[in-house]
Amino acid sequence: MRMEILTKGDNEGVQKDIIEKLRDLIDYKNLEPGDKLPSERMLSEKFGVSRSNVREAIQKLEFFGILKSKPQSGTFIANIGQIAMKGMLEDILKLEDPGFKSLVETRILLELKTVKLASLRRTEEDLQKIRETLDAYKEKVLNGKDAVQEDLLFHLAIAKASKNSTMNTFMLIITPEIITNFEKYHVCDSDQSFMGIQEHEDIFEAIKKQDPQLAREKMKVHFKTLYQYCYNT
Amino acid sequence: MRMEILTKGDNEGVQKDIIEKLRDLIDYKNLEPGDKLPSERMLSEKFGVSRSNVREAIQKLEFFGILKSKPQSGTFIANIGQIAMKGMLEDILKLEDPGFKSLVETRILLELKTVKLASLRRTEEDLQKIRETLDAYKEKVLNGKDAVQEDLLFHLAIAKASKNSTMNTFMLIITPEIITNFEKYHVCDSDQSFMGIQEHEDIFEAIKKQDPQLAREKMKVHFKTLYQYCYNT
DNA sequence: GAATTAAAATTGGTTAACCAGATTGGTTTG
DNA sequence: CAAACCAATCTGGTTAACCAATTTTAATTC
Repeated sequence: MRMEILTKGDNEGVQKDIIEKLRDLIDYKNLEPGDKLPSERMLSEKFGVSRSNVREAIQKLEFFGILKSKPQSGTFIANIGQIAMKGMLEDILKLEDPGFKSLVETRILLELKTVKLASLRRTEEDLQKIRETLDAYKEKVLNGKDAVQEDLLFHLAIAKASKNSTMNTFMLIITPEIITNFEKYHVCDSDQSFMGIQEHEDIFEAIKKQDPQLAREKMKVHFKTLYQYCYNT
Repeated sequence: MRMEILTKGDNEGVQKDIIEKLRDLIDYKNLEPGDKLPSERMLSEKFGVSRSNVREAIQKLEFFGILKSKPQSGTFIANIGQIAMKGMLEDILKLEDPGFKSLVETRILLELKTVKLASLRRTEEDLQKIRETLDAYKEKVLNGKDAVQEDLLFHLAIAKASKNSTMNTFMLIITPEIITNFEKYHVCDSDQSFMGIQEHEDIFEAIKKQDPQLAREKMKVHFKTLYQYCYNT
């Protein structure tokens, strides 16, 4: 499931229907956090869908922290408060698919932070890993080859060095969609990559020097070039 | 599944084992993006696990955009390039559970951005929704009640008004864990909430005036109070 | 009548059989 | 020889039966 599963689900709306019915049930029965939901069997019968579909919907709500399944016991509403739970349910149902702009905006935000954190927190091992991805990138570019993947691995290595697991996870979630869109819109073709080498080197040097402000500046420059290439063609 | 599923999986490591085996298989068979994976049945037999476990592992990798299942056809490696795919697989296997610090850091980063975007992009309807959550928050606080949930719904309403679906999704993902940790560490108990009212009002006014810089400043003030309360007790 | 224990029912998880649509290979047909 | 066709096969998805752990209920004991 790509990111779309957060909105569409596997079956193009079936999950959404089930979540809506679950919300109605919670409202109708006035279920509160900590309460037990009816069993999967009862829900599948009540909603007229398969038990697997019910399970998938429950898993999705578990992912968002609203439900919690206990083996051989039942599915419970998480202890996040009734109002928060209901508000979040509504928000989840209204989630839209992220467009390219949304992804790029978020990526830039995340990376301007991860590069600062990486400057402060990177170990020597992190630094070496980043260096390796940078060398792989350089080799590809100097041989005139496409290096979009190596580019992104460099950025992911920085995210990992930031020591912030949440941001690292989020970067991993959006990266494949970024790649897909880059290839779709032919961003990052060969010629601008030569500039990219120096930009990457600058970022690496700033992280090595443990200068967060400089690192952020260099990352900003890097994204500016990307942006220009992206929107001026 | 809470956020931990991104690292642990449902069965505390079974999924991780399967993903490692999938990685080895991809290496061994030298599978490239676009190639078809062996069928779920074959994989479950080859790995000595149930087909459901294989399906869950595949779903997880679909979520991260590395695989793509086509009904009645097969599971394929996404077109994100072989190097990116392999690098991401390694990163996913190494993901750690996010601690409280990681969550708060990410939340602040996201919200300082969403509040700026909301200032620029909010419709009248968005504004009204934000107002409603603020009023609900005020009422609770003025009655001396706990208002953590209403607080967070206010922030989620801003995220929604930012019109950035990715950031909105990420906010929804981290919110339940934030709530859980807040209650765990007794952050945000009643007395500081009175300050919170004015801070929320200030943020609301900035969004209403469509002044992104002011909105960001007021949000920063809001988080500073939170931080102080959080770490000085 | 209260505490203890055992058995019956209920639960999420697992397994295996089944389904409809897609794929494939060989055959037929022009 | 190529294109069209069809049936056998393979696919992810679905369904239903099954499992072991848990929870509830009822019986037993003091």
